[in-house]
Order: sequence, then structure tokens, then C-alpha cells
Amino acid sequence: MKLDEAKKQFIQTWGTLGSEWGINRTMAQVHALLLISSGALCTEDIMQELNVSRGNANMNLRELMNWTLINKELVPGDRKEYFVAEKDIWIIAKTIARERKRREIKPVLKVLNSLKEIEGDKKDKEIKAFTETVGNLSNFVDKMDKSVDMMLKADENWFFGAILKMIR
Amino acid sequence: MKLDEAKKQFIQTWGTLGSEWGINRTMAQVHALLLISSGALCTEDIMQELNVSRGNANMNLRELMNWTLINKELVPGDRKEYFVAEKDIWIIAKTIARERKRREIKPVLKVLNSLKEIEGDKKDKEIKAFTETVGNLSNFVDKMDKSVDMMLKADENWFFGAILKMIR
DNA sequence: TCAAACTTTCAATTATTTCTGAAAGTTAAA
DNA sequence: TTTAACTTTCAGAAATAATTGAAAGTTTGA
Repeated sequence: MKLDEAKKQFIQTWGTLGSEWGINRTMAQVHALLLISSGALCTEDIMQELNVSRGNANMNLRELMNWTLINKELVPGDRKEYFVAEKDIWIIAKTIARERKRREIKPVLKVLNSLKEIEGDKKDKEIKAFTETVGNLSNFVDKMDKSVDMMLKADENWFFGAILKMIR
Repeated sequence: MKLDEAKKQFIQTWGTLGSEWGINRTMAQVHALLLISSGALCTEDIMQELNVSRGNANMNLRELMNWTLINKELVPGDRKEYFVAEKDIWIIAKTIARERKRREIKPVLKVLNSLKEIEGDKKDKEIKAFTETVGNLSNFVDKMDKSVDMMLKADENWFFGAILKMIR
């Protein structure tokens, strides 16, 4: 396969995966493009490669910076901003895990905890079903949360080493 | 807090989380409703509780059955279909992991593998950047995939036990 | 200080996803 | 059979999310 065709397919695939996981398709595509580029790209480059407007490119670049998945890079003698993506997949994975945890899991945990105590007869079938499910869920999400914390502290080889050792 | 208010909040929260992770809000809400119900519910119940149309309720119930997160339940002497959700959070988590893996990760892995071989000068900067990123990514997704496989085979206590032991 | 180069904003538009509800389809008891 | 109870389908409507592009804002070098 030719490089250009492969790039297109990669960008397209990554964009689709992103939108299946609740990430704006274009944001995923911009990220994909930067991931496979050898050097830094400017807004203009991204507009051209992905056929998107200036506003769209700008907004998604900004968002990727909020996620700390990409960085600005200054080119001496040029006023334009250039962007590079972090290339280390382990760091990327940890960054995404950290961000989604912070933005999405933490708020849910807070709500779940606030729902553990319900007024009324503890023997009531409906109340029992509710508190039981909420309790189990809160418990489970807590454990998941702690597992992610561990992964965030770990080193890639150590982590996958330990995980894969568990299979044997 | 009163049960009714708590139920509403739970359903709302779960729906929001679902849509942040690429799952139809109503599907997540129907699932939430069944998760905290003590008994089986019929389509009519769900339409009322969630204020959705018959078509919508039906479609999302069917989809939840495709995910094997809920089951039909027959009530003797009643022609209506009733639905119950699997309540074991560990089983639910494994089911979701299995399904997303099958539907979303597997296809991506296939594409990534097909993109590993690129025509042209292996020393070329662009080609090198591309094959390196794709290679690393494919490698990483592979390891993730295997980790999920392990989790799918594991028992909850054993799994979290082993994971949490890794921290110490 | 000016103006060119560049970035950001945002109201309006477009695209995508989801939902509705009536009609068609199915099933089972009489 | 027939028919009433129930489920499924799907075209159009509504809701939501993403995108555009021109104007406003900012920065920098001369």
C-alpha cells in the first residue's frame, strides 16, 4: 500500500473509533494526523490534509491541548504556531485515562455516593433493589478507579508484565 | 432523599455517562431503570417511567438484548413481554468489555495490521514516522486486547485482588 | 504606531443522531 | 378462522452535535 492511502485509512479509522467512544470525530482525526506526521504541522496544514475549516481546526487543536495530547512548537523565524503530538502510546493511554477519569468518572462517583442513603423502610422491595444496585455499582466503580490510579503510576513494561503474568 | 428522586437522578446520571461513552442516552437510561427495579418491567412501564415513545422503548430494549445486558421474562397468564437486567456488576462489566471489543476494537486491529507494510524507502522520514506509530499502536492495542481477554476469564475477587495487590 | 500575520470567536448553517407514532406485522386464545 | 393483544418497523420530525467562515481580537516586526 502507498503511504498516502495508508495515512487516509489510518486517519479515517481513528476518527471512527473516536466517535464510537464519544470523542469528536475531527478531534480524533487531527490527533491521528499529528501522530503519524514526522514533523510539526500548522493550522493551515491540518485544514488542507483533513479538509476542514479554520475554525474547526483551531477548536480541535485547542481541545487536544486541553487534553495535553499535543503541544505547541515554535519554529524560529516563523510566526505561525506548529503542533506536535506526544508519540509514546503508553503516555497517551495514561493521559486519556486520567482525563476521562477526571471529567467523567469522578462526577459519577460523587452522585452514586450521594444516592446510597434513601429515606424509607429498608425492608421495602423497591428500596432494597435500589440501594443494593447503587451500592454494588459504587463499590465497583471505586475499585475500577483505584485500578486506573495504579496503572497511572506504573511503568508500561512493569504493568503489562504483571498483567500478562496473571494469565499463566 | 426520597426513592423517586433518587431513581430519577440515577437514571439521568447513567444516561449522561452513557452518551459520553458513545452509548445512546435512552439505551443507557432503560438499562439504568431495569438495574434498579426490583421486578421485571414491560414496554409500557418503560414508556411511562422514561417518557419515551413505544418505538423508542422497543428499539432500545432490543438493542440491550443484543448486548445481552437484559433478558425477556415471561409472566404466566400474561401475553406481554417483561424485561429484567442482569444485576451482577462484574458480569455486566465483562459483557460490555466483550461486546465493545468485538464490535469496535477487533475491526481497528485488523486495519492497523493491514497498515504495517508500506511501499517505498524504509529510510524516508515520513514512512518511518508512519510505520513506527502504527506499529507501536498495533502492539499496544494487542496487549490491551489480551489484558481484556484475561479479565474476561477471571473471577471478580481474584481479578481485583491481583490488581490491588500490585499496588503494594 | 501601524499593518500584516496570525489566532480566536460565534451566529448561522449543515450534518448526524435520535425519536415519534401510526401502520403493518405477529401471535395466541376463543 | 377471527380478533384483540401485543411487537416491530420506518418515514418524517425533532433534537443534538459539529462545522463554517467572516469578523473581531491579538501579536509582532518594521
